[in-house]
Amino acid sequence: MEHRIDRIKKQLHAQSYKLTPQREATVRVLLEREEDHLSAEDVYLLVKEKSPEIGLATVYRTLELLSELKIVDKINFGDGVSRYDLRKEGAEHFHHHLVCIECGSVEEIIDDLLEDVERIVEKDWGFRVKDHRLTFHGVCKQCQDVAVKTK
Amino acid sequence: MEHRIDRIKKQLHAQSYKLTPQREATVRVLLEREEDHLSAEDVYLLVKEKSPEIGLATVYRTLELLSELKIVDKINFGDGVSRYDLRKEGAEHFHHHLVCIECGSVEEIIDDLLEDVERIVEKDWGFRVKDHRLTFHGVCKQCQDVAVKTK
DNA sequence: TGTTTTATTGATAAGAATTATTATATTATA
DNA sequence: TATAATATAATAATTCTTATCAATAAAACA
Repeated sequence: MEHRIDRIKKQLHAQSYKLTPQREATVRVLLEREEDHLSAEDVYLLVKEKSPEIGLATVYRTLELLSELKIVDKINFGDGVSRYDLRKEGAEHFHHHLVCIECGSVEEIIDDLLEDVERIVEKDWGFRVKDHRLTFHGVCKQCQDVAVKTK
Repeated sequence: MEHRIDRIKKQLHAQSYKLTPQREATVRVLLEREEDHLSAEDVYLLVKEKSPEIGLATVYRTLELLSELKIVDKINFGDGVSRYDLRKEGAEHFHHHLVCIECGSVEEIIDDLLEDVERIVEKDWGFRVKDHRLTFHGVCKQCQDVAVKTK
């Protein structure tokens, strides 16, 4: 944890931003809840538990900043709010998501499954790929099992 | 054009919705600007040119309805507005996008490049894929050419 | 056909998410 | 330490979208 905070601190410094206490508190929440996909409001409420004096606008600003520096990815699952997701350490690409249309759960896939596809895009469309985002919508294993049982 | 309107009319009727003049006007705009990725506001302004009496709420309602019936896909490129994109005729899946980070242009890829990837997801994660959305971020051909010239 | 029900619409209010503003506080720098 | 630059909290303002509601149009039915 401390190691990753340090890394992020350096990334900020490299662009002459400071890791203020508020920013650190925000990053800590993101690290602690790495598996989740928190909205700005979610992050705000969690940060507030430990740093009650923080303001919502600061959280928004911090998330925006982290997003610009590619420390977090801003994603949107179509529910009206942006969600913020830490990049895996050293990950060059965004990771993928499996969104269950039954229960709404979101699983992550870290594997880069798109190397072949990217090659095709670069070759056939002349498009130089820098990043990608891939989301599958469908039914997760749990919901499939439930469906079988209740038959 | 008329053929596609007819098809959409049938899809609406199948769910006992009517193709009202307002809905038809909205669909016509979507068909005319099929290559674009219009926001609700964009659609509203374009529909208004030919049917000045239409209300913004009706356009939102129509787009929502078309979205539910999978006639259009509601997409989000992270600029704060939802955009609406007609599905290609008979397309089972969402098509993909190439978003240029230099000029902001959005190209479409109709090919289903993900068959292999979907097989892996179904097999390794037990996730039954119903749909997917894939967006590549990078530099389009035009911007690459410009970059070379201005060197 | 006339009447009743239902669906749809337009105008606008309400809501939610996000951004802008402003005064204050903190930090860095001369 | 004084001064300038950054960052912050509180909150106002904005933007996008949805809900409400009265009016209208269409459909169903007697």
